Amino acid sequence: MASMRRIGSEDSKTRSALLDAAQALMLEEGYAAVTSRRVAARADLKPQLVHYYFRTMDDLFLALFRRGAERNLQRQERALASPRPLRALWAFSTEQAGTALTMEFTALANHRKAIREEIASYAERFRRHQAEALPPILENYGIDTDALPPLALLVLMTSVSQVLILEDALGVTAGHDETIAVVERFLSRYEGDA
Amino acid sequence: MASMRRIGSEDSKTRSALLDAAQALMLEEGYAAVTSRRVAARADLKPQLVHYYFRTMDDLFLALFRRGAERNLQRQERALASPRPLRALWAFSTEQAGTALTMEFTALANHRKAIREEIASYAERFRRHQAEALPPILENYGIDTDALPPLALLVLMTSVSQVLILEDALGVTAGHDETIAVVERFLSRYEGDA
DNA sequence: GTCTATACTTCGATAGAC
DNA sequence: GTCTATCGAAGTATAGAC
Repeated sequence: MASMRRIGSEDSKTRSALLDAAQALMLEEGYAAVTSRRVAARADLKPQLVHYYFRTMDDLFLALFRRGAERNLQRQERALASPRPLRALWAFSTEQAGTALTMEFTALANHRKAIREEIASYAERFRRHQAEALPPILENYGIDTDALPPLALLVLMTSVSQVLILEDALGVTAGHDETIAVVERFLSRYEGDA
Repeated sequence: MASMRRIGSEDSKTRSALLDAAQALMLEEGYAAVTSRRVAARADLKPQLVHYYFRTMDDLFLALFRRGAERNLQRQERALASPRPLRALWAFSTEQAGTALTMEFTALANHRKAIREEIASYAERFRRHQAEALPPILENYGIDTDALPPLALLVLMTSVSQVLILEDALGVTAGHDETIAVVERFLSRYEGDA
């Protein structure tokens, strides 16, 4: 027995504006700032519209996450297929906005079950995707995949980029230059200078 | 002119109970669940006591953060002074509870300025501390600190441990075993098997 | 198909009695 | 050191008018 409540269409311009507002708020002030009232105010709309288009706040978060996830998967595919895939992956994962949003969703997932499941399934899909494309690339570079398995390299790269971005946002930068230099040296060894 | 409002003493048992309750809530449901009413309910006390002891919620968060930070600094000092400092650091940074709390505070910092400043200054202190203790250790092991500067090693280790813990909490584990194996091999090389 | 009016809950914080 | 009483602001969500 589904609810009789009506819901706004997916291609509504108002709906997109609400998602844009929610994303901006999340980046600037964290997920807790994403409330129906504040999202609406940011988009110059009435708070009730949020519930018309998304019913609950969880639905809004899910819609926002999916919109970004789709784009990320496509961009990653392009990165892996590019002439210098390791550099492309590194550039992609050190982008401020995307990673900051991901971190915010991860924090949110800690206490919203519906969101946690969605993020987990996306993350597995994301990594499996990488895991399939990377082995031939590393072998082609002559990297010893026993000493450094493709998945380990991925976890290392994404870990470092995420923490660097996170700390940057806080204003903590000690050790960053040294770490980036180590990564750069590794990348240059196989794919030439930046 | 400071307010005339009274404030509870720092060594009060009630005050500690409130901090314990706040910490538990933060770990279980995220910082957004840490409200004066819920903290009090969890500690079986009246909500107004929160304001008596901490005045504002920001003050409560700061007190909670400082309590943990002090303990962390002391534990890190012991780890660095132990016979196998790298292993001790790794064990320390892969502990679930501490890292989860840190993540939650980092997310919180996004929209509470007072907290962001406190966390940033603590993080810098924490890393400077490590930066002073580590160089002689690495040189003693014969590690080439040009190829791998001490601070870079620290950023690498803490990045990996944080992301592993974070993903574990989400239920994402692809690549974790491979990554841990790489770290273990590195640690074993200089400080023997676990 | 789109928005308004409105109900109800929870929040942080204070004043003042005990 | 703790409790009663209470404010105003902000939160989610639904019913129904246009």
